[in-house]
Amino acid sequence: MTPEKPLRADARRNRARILAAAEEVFAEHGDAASTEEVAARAGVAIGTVFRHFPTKRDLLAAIMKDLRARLVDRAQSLAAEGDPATALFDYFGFLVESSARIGTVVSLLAEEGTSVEPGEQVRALTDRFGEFLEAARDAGTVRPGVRLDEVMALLTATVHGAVAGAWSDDLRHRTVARVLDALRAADGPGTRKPRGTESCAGPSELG
Amino acid sequence: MTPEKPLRADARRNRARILAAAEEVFAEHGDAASTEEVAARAGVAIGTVFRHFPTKRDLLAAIMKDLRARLVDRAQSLAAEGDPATALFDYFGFLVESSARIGTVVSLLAEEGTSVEPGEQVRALTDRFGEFLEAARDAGTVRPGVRLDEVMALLTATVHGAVAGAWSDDLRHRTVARVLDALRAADGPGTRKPRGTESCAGPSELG
DNA sequence: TGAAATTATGAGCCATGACTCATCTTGTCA
DNA sequence: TGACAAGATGAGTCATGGCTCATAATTTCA
Repeated sequence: MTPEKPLRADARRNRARILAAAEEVFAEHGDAASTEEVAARAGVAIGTVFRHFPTKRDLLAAIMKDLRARLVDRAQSLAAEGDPATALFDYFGFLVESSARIGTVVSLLAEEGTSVEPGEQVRALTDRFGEFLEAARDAGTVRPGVRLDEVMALLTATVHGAVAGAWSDDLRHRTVARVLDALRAADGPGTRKPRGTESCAGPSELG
Repeated sequence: MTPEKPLRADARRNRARILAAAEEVFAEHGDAASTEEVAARAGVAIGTVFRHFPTKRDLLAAIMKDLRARLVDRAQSLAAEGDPATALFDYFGFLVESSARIGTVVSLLAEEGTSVEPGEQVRALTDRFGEFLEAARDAGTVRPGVRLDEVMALLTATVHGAVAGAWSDDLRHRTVARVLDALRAADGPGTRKPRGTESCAGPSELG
């Protein structure tokens, strides 16, 4: 799978610079970013960019792969260390926050027809959510009847909304809280009463 | 405000054709659509398009104005004829459905920095939602504490999600239902029990 | 019906941006 | 250290797409 001969020192350095620059530039301008600007910001000639990534699509694919790897990593550590009852909600929130920081690129994260095919990494991400969802079901922290595709759809929506709309931090937090309320059991995490009390409609006052 | 001399017959006809074609083409390709394709689909030369709309931006602005006018109209009729207690939810659903049908254009509906400034029409839309929200509060159908900016944020998110993700009709309906659950009071519209029963966490099974 | 004005046409102009290639530079390794 | 291969460079090619303008076609109205 990786029988690639080691790169020369400068090549390795340049490749890293290009990836870093590309992540910035694509975050700012999305798909519309120009390869030339990536080269400029990396302090490299255009030809160098194309030597490492034969196509703009390839470059995009590379940074998306990195990005997704980082997101999946976080899921791992949440699965290992976090509270299974709240992992679903924690991870959801984490992804939205990351997206807001990363910007326009995310609009390509889950897309199908466009530039980059999601492939196995997105499947991995979905699988993780599946596990978190099951754990949350066991803990009774999600509403009964919530399906995985709904969770993913809500995630897609929130992420896109956060990127497209220019929400303040505060509004973003409140919106995520609302969305999670839609998933959360009435006495789940975020509301105080232990169980079976009358207050099942109160606002969850986060943010 | 409208002291414009009447257009020649063919000019009026062409203008209409161009608008119709543009709506189609932009719905398919979004901002990336080319003026040439619009012209072709309208059965008109490129020059004609540019005579009517000096800039691609202008063309986009024109169809967005039409679009928004239609959406606001619907709000009017809901305000006039619909049930004030559910108008908020009905209108929310209507907008998402329209967007899904209209496609990529909507990604520009609420955007600020980009191509078209929203202007007063978006304000009108927000105002409508404000009224619906108040009515729903009076009727006790929304959770206490729900703010207008949250409603608009959830709307933006859902619309963008519906356009970006390739959701099935079914998934879209379920997702909208979930989002509305986040806004709905526990015994609001969509759940059956009249009031004060123990079942405040059941899925609202729409779709 | 026959000017005169309005509108339509579409071959180009120009800017942008993805991508190539002949040439020069630099890392590597004996 | 010297020679060779891997890599870097950037001017140039090509395609696309917004937009113009000289010319031709229509509409209008007296």
